[in-house]
This record gives sequence, C-alpha cells and structure tokens, in this order.
Amino acid sequence: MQHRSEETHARILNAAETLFAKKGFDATGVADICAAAGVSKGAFYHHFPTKQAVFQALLDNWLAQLDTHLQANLEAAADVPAGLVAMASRTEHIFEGASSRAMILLEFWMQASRQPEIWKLAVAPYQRYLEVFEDIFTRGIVEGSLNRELEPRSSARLVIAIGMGLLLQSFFDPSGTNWQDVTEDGIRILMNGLVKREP
Amino acid sequence: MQHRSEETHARILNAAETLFAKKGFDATGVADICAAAGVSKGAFYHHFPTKQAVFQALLDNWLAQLDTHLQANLEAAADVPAGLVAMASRTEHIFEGASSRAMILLEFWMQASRQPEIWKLAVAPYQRYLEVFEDIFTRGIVEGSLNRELEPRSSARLVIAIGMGLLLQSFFDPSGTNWQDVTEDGIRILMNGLVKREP
Amino acid sequence: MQHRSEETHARILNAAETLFAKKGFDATGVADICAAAGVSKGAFYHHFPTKQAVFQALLDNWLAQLDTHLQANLEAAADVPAGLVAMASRTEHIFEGASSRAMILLEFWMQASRQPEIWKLAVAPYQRYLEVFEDIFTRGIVEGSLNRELEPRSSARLVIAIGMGLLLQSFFDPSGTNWQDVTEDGIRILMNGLVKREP
Amino acid sequence: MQHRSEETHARILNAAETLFAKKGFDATGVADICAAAGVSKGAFYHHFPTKQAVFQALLDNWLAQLDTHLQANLEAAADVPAGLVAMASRTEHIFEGASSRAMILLEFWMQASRQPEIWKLAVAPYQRYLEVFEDIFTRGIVEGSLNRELEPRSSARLVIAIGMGLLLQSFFDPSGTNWQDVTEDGIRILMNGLVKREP
DNA sequence: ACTGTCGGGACACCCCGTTATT
DNA sequence: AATAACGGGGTGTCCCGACAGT
Repeated sequence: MQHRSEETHARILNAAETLFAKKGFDATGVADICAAAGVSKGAFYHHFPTKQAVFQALLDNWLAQLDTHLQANLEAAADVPAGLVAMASRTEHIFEGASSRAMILLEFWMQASRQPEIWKLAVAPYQRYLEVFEDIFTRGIVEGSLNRELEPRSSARLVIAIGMGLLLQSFFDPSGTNWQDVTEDGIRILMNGLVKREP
Repeated sequence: MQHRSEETHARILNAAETLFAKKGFDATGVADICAAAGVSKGAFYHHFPTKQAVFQALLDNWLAQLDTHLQANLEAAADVPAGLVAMASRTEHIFEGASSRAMILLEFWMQASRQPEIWKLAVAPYQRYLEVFEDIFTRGIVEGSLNRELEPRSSARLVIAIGMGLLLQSFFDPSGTNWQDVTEDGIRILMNGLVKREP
Repeated sequence: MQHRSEETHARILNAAETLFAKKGFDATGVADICAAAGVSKGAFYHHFPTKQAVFQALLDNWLAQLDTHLQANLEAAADVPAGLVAMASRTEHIFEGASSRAMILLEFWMQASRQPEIWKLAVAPYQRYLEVFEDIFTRGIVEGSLNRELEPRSSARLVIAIGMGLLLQSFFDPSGTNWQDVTEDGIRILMNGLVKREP
Repeated sequence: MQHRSEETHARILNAAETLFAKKGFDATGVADICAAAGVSKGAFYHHFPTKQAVFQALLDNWLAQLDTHLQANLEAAADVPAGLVAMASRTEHIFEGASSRAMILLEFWMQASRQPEIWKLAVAPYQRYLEVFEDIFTRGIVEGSLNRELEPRSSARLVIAIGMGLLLQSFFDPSGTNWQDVTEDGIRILMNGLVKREP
C-alpha cells in the first residue's frame, strides 16, 4: 500500500527530528523513535537501513530546503550591498527552530568529520555557499558598489562566519534575543563599517 | 606515591583528549581511554569519578588557558580599534590544534544544552566574553574612536560570531587556508567597512 | 499461472540449496534466499510455510534420489562380496557435490536431534540402510560367501560407518584425493582382510 | 582474586558445553549461558571476547584431551594388529558423552568449513591422526604383521572413517547399542577380513 | 500468484561504573 | 595507588513470518 508507506516514512522522520533535537543522536534510541512514531521496529528497518540513514535523510531534506531558499533570495538581489541587507532580513525562518536544527547540523558535522566518505558530502554545501558569496562580492566590486581593495574570498568567509557564528550564539541564549535583528544589525555594520568616519 | 599518581592523572587526560578529538565523546569508551593511557580501569576511576569528569577537566584546562591569554591581550590594548586588530593578529595558537579542541568544545556545548545544571557553566565563558567585548565597544564610543551610533552589544555579538564562525570554518577546510590571515582580514574589513566610501 | 509457479518454486529451492551449503541454514536468511532467487518475500511464503520447509523439501529430494539409486544397485548384486565391491565402484555421484550435500545433511541431523518429532524421520533412512545391509550380510552367510562367524548387524554398521566416515573425510580434504578410489580400496580391504594370511 | 576468576571461567565453560550440546551453538544465547553458569554478562565478556571464543576454548580442551589420550595408547602398542585391537578396546570414554561432544565437534567443523582461517586449525588434528595411522600401517608392513599389498594411507583413512562413522552412528541411536563393542568388533573384522577363507 | 509493508521479539556485543584484593 | 573481576542494563540490528492489496 503506497499511501500507508509514505505516511510511516514521514512519521519516522518527524519523530526522529524531534528526538534528535531534544536528546541528541546518540542518546536517541531506535526504540524511542519507533515509540514516538507509533511504528514497530520492523517497519523502521524496512524504511531505513540504519539510524544513521534517518539522520542523513533529515539532513538532506533540510539542506535542500535551505538551498532553494537562499538561491532564490540571492538571485533576486539587484545591487549587491542592498541585496545582502535584504537577504539578512529574511532569515527568520532560519532562526525559527534553528536551535534544534543547528544542533542536528552540528552533530552531523561532528560525525562527518570522522568519516571521510561522508565528509565531502557534508562540506559540499558550505563550499557552494562560499562560492556563491565570492561571486556576489566580485560582482559588487565590478559594479562599483564595493571597495575594490577587498578580497572577495575572505569577505565571503567573513559573511559565512557571521552567519554560522550568530546561528551558534542563537542557541546559547535562544529566548533572550531577537536574532533576526542582530543579524540585520551585523550585516549593516559590516556594510557601513565600524569606525567613525571623520567629517 | 605522589609522583606516580600525577603522572597517571596526566596520561589519562592526554589519552582522553586525543580520543575525544578523534572519535568523539560518546564513541570513546572508558576502556579505550584506559588502553590508550596504559592504565587500568580501576586507576581511571580512582582519579576521575566519571567519564564526564575527564571531559570537564579537559574543558576547564582549555578555557582557563584561553581566558588568561585573551584577558592579557585585551587589557594591553590602548586605542580600541587598534587593540582589536592587534588581538586578531595573535590567534595562531587558537587555530593551531583548534579543529580538535573546537570539536571537543562543540560536543560539550551540545551535551550541556540538555543538562540545565551544566548549561550555565557552559555559557558562562561565552557571556564573559560577550561582556568584555561590550565594554570594549562602549569604551571605544566614549573615547571617540568608534561610531557612536553602533550598538555595543550587537557589535560584541558580531565579533564573537566572527570568531566562532571562522573557528568552525577552520575545521571545514583545515589545511587549505591560513586562518590567521583570514581573521586579520576579517577584523580589518569590519573596521574599515565594506562599502566604498565616496571621496 | 501454473508454469510460473513451478519455476518460482524451483528457483527458491535452488537458491536455498546453494546458500545453505555456502553459509549454513541458520546463517542464511529468508531475505537472502529471496534475493538470490529473485523472488519477493511474499512469494516465498506463498510457496513454503517456513524456512524449515524449504530445508525439508531439499532433503526429501536428495534422500529420494539416493534411495532409488542405492536400491537399484543393491538388488542387482548377485554374489554378496562382489555386489558390495561393485556398489562401491559406483559412488562417484555421491562424492561429487557431496561436500555441500553432506553439510546440509549434517545440519539437518543436528537440528533433528533436538526435535523428537522430526528425529524419527531423520534416522529412518539410516535405519533402512542398516537393515538392507544386515540382510545382505545374512544372505552372504547363508550363501556361504561370507565368514559365518561375523555378526550381520555389526558388519552392517561397519559398512555404513565406512561410508559415512569417508564422506565426512571427503569434505576435510575435498580436492586432494580421489575418494572414489579410496572407497573401493576400503571395501576391498574390508573384504580381503588386513592381516597377512600365512601360507 | 585469582581463585574466583578461575572458577567463573570454568563455570562458563561447563554451562556452555551443556547448552551447546543440548540446544546447539546458534540456539544457545549468551544470556542462557550466563544464567546457567550463574554469572553476569559482564563477567562473561570479561573472560571471553565472543561466544565463538567459548566454543573454541571448549574444542581446544577436548582435542588436547583426545590427543594426549590417543598418543599414549598408540605409543604403547607392541605388535601393530594387536595394538589396534587394544586401542579399540579403550574407547569407552570417547563414546561416553560422545553424542554431545560429537555434536559440538560437528558444529565446529561446519562452522569452520565457512571460515578459511579457522579451517586449518580444524583439520589439523584430523591430518595428524591420518599420519599417525599411516605410520602405524607402514610399521606393520615392515614388521611383517600386515599384508604388504595394502596402501598405508588408504588404510589409515579407512580406520579413521570407521572411527568417525561409528561416532556419528552412536548418536543416531545413542542408547540402544554398546558402541564400545561394535568398535571392537569392527576393528577385529577389519583385521581378520570379512570373506570366509577356504580351508 | 505475487508484492510491499509491517509486527514484534530476540540476540550478540558493549559499556560504565563498583567491588573485592593486593 | 592500582588491579582484575564483575554487575547489569541497554543498543543497534536483524529476522521470520503475517497480511492487506493487486
């Protein structure tokens, strides 16, 4: 039965996401997932060969989602600095639920860092973003809106660092701050420069 | 015998650090540590009440080290922008061996995020740095070297984000880049601003 | 469809035989058999109620085959000693492929030895052979071709022991020896006696 | 504590032997063994790395035992035919408890036949016996007590076949027969020859 | 006749921490 | 201070069989 199968598949994924976020990958037992999903272990291992596989499926979903989203926003940018600022203002959905997603992501990276085969898969999105931002900055220099002395690649790294760093911090005090605002501020600061310009 | 005891203690810590970095905390068994340290399980539990305790000891060491280092550099700074740039140029030793340390740190944070009692202990250093940088920025505004419109707290978050973000990236492509340089560039960019200033 | 059904049935049996021989009964999963046979699990359980049932079917086939063969040879024997020797010279097809069959047989016996219901079924062929040989030997004594002091039953056991023992050995060094020859030799030795007869 | 350890070790082996014999290797769970031995799983895996290891230990014990026994008897033989007959008369202890031991042995062989590394270890004793008997028969021919036309190696195989075959049969009807007697009969028959000698 | 999906129950292995012993 | 033995309690994985659907 097609329909039943898909539903089961989805329920496993959902249950797993919740549990991984709440207790971590290692601390989450397959039995936990099954119980939370209302599914038997047999069904679980019919749909996924391994607990790891659930993890990966989750990750793929999320990365794909993130990808399409960012790509869309990036292409829509007209003038580069404005584009970046605009982009920064549309990150709510990243921080929303980010503390859980970020943790899953972190766990994935940490696991991947021990398994060379998976490693490439894990860094691929990072490198794609790196290139995307590098292109943007070169474009900005060419179009004259950005200081021509800056290194596009370093700048790209910087932007990504800010993204990652804020994401990480967002789960250090998840409730206290409006990370959306902080991000916008950050990008603006980056754009305008921190030093006071003499009159 | 005092001497023997201390040596055993140290060997356990060393072995644990290596293994945690290589395989992760959960994946590293107490038995593994004992084997790597050439110590029996009894000796292990004579020195540490728990595997977690080893972890914490490791962490404390590192944080203390980081603390004294940063504190020293921060206090020596005369003018704020110059101080930050100078500080950025002395981060080699952070990136050196950072990929392993950072991973340990990340794991610790992730674990701590589930255990409220430990959580405060885990975010404490972060918040201390946050305040330190906030102070610096207010100082910078007061002394007139920084744009008076910037938010000290947001800026502090930004700097920390850059630090964290670059550290994370540094273990995404550990060998390819001179992260020391990237950090210096980053801070400089932050200081000078990205946008081209009209003449 | 009749034709398809039979083919599936046969393919399952073939696949099972191969796998049982290669990996053993317990180590062979139903899934393995299905995969090897190119059949779905549903089909499998449509044709056989149990993995055991496949085993039994395999066994029945083989025993029936062995039965008809031996029976034919035995009845054709005129003079008893000659008949035995003749019989021994037609065992190629038993040793050929025997190592795998013998292992299946052994596994079956071992399993059967724990299940009293199946046990009788398992020893039945053994006992039939025992009686057959016993009859032969009594015939030999009656017809005067055999030493009248020998115990027909013990001798029957001896012949069977030789058969079993050589079969077992044949799979201890499967390639090195021509077991056909060894069997013939064995029976001849048995017939002529080992001790040198004084003139 | 040395003493306690050895006792635990022994109890595990004993329990395992009983259970392996009664239910077979695969059907015997580690938990069963532990329960039967009155030992915790932790203790079990402290003494043996694997269920297989218990199996092997059992086997080694038994083979060593068998070895020393046979070796002793063989060397004590004066005249070859007499020696063999004498040897045959001292096999009670082999058949005693043989049905269980034989099954363990069979299981081991079957397992070994799938694992090339263990295979050599498994056939070694067989080959040693083969050579021992071959030597005996050559000695018999030289000393003139045996027919000089017989092939020593084939004869050795024959004797071993009889041994194996009777052992196997002994577990087909374990209680009904005095296998000790059958063995003696068998060897005697072998020695005297089956065919009636004309006067 | 054949398929995909599911159920539930083991099982081997391992692991962290303790305790008797030296 | 250090050891070997030990205690239990999971864990992921897998497996045999069932059954609704085609």
